[in-house]
Amino acid sequence: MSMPITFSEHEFKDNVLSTLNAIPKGSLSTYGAIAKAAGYSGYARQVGYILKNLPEHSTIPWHRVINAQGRSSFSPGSERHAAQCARLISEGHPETLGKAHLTTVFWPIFL
DNA sequence: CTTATGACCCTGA
DNA sequence: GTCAGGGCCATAA
Repeated sequence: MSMPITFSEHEFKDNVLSTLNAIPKGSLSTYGAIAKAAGYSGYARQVGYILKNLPEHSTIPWHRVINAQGRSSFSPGSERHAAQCARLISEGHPETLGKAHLTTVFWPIFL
């Protein structure tokens, strides 16, 4: 039921960013889920590409996006990894996330 | 055109 | 639970 998606770079970026902005505080999502919710199933890597290139003063809640394994995609010990963990903790998440926790605060909702 | 790279994901061992 | 392999797809060189 799936076929190659045709879209403009601008449109893709717009939809992904608005989807990211919709993640409620206290919730978490994954790269693949964001891509799918924005209408681009299978484009997890491109969501990562967009997040990587966010402007310095962006208001996008990038820290609420983790990988499907329930962990930060940054290298443990790196500065960005620490920053993301700190933000998540300040929003009420446990230090050790993991898949189990992810399913309880996941966005969008499972069906 | 071909290769390499990456804030990914799924499956199986 | 962890780890490797293959699949994935846009960008950069």
